[in-house]
Amino acid sequence: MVNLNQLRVFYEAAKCENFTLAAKKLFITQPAVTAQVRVFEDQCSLKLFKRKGRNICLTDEGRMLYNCTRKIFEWEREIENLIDDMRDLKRGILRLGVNKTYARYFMPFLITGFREAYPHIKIHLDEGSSLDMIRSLLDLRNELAVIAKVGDHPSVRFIPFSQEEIVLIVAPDHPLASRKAVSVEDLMKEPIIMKEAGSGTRNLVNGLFEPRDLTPNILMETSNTEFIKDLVQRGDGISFVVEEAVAHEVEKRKLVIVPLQGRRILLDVSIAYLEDQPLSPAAKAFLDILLKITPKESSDHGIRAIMNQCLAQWKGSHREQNL
Amino acid sequence: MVNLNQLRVFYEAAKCENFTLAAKKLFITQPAVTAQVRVFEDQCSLKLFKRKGRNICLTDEGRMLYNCTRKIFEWEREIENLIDDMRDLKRGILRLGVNKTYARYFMPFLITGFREAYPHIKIHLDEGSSLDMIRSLLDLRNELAVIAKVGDHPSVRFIPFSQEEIVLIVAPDHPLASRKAVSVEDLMKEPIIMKEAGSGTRNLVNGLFEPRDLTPNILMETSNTEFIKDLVQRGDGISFVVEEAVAHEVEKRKLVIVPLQGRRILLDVSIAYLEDQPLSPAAKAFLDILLKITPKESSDHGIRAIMNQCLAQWKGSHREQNL
DNA sequence: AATTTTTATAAACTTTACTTATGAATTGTT
DNA sequence: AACAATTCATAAGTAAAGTTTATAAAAATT
Repeated sequence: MVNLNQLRVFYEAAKCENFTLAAKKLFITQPAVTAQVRVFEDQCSLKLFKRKGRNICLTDEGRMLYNCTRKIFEWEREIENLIDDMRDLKRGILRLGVNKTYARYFMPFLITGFREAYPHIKIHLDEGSSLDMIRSLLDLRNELAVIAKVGDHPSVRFIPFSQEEIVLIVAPDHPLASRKAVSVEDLMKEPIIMKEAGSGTRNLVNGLFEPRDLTPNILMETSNTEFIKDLVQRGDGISFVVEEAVAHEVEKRKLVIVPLQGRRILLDVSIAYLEDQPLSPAAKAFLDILLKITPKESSDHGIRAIMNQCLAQWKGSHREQNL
Repeated sequence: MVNLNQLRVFYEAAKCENFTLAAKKLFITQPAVTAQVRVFEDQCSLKLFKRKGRNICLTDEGRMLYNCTRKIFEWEREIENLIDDMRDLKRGILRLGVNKTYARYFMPFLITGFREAYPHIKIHLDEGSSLDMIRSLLDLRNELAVIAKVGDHPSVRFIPFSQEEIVLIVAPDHPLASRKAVSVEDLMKEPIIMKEAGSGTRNLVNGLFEPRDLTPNILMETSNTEFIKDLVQRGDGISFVVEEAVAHEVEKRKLVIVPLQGRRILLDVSIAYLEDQPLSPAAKAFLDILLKITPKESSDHGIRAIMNQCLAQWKGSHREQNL
């Protein structure tokens, strides 16, 4: 095992072929160089320098060693660059877990801002149910998650981010489509297409039936919102989804939202991360961005409101950058 | 500037993903590993490890750094090998200066033994006059020289190696060819082909004329013994050369040696090296071989005797090696 | 010959790295 | 579920390594 401190002194001395100059470059005094080189030579049992008048020069052994040693310090430069880049967020990875609805409809928007600010950070976007994503945090597969808050967990910190409205959707020609409002009991005979267990939406919808000891007629369970929308459109059943996810279809009259009697279902979307685990620079940066755009007043703003609010801000900050 | 000691601890810890094991491999205690990693992380301003239960694992940053760091320690292995090889004479350079006659006629023989013992050492054989070779020692271009002793030099150590007889050669049909012996005065009318100034032979031949205030009739000066032999053979002149260099031609009666009246000219061949400059392992090894074959009694053995004496020894030592 | 430059040496000091002892958290075992 | 074993963390003291200051010696320059 080579003493790399001695090797560095040798390297610099060999490069300069002058101990005094090498000392200056290493920010130490000349006797320190002499001493380190001597100890190094002793440990190698090799003469590496020979005196030439009042100067020194490399022996054949010293020269061969120097040529090899240079590689080490070339790689040291690489390492220094890497460290600087990682610290300055010019290199790194952001491991983000999001539930599928968010991934599909809002993540592109949320990530745009991050990518603009830190274009060199690789983003690993992991999709799954809210429960899956919490598990991924605990397994250290992801550092941050943007998910529905499904029950507390001791070591996971949840920060409320937005509230999404869950709406009942039916086909335009469905008997319920024209109703001003429906009760939970009205839905018992309807075949329902459910989001998968573990998802925030499913949790809330379950909460609709359970208190009344009702068991909904579940036609199918899936995590794929696109698939749900298709089935409902074809009249195979009704479903509950995040409003924002069907905004387009509702506008085009392909799906109809039927209000629930007397209540709205709000999905609390939170930012989640491990309390005790320190965040990487990339995760910290992304969290900062999310916190900055989190609405201050706890009104029932959904992501659409946040998006609109941000679009102006983005433009502003974008200008600043170009100044 | 990265602290390479800390980097080594990080590297080993990252490789093991276990501080306790890394400590064992580094022959230090576990708290030392913890401490070094902590200091290193602080200096990078980066978290490199995350705790996972009672174990640790790398963060993304740590992993990126580890991948880069490995290169450094791969090169460290190279360096260790190089140092070992150089120490064990498996790699290295022998820089040897010899005068031309020696280079041409005896060096192949002297070097064979060395090459057998140290087949991986590169040999730089530098030819020139004895004076040139001494200069090459002082300039540190060569470490050892096998040359005629031409005057003392304060910092050069001369070790007598052999004595070569310098003989007067003439063409077989030359008037002097049949003489039992000739005096120096007999040579004054003959055109003489001289070895170049600075050579040991030239020095001795000069010493033949100078005490008597005679100026020889120099037809030509050259350092090339082959050329001298050709010219003498063709009857263009006479010359003085090392006996061994014309042994072949004399045997074939192409040249004739004419004894000098009352005296023999002996060229002291010495091994020379700088007194104060330490020798490289390769030079030391070669010197050892030369000293071993140097005749103990100061008789006038030439290189031929040494060669013959060695041939038996070589065979013996060669056997030993194969045992 | 005097001055400057450069490496070498020695002693004192400073910093760094390491050890010992112990604690806290977690996992596996009885 | 209690206990033992494993692993990292922390703190205080110690040892080793590296560095500085001061000075000498050798060689080159003026």
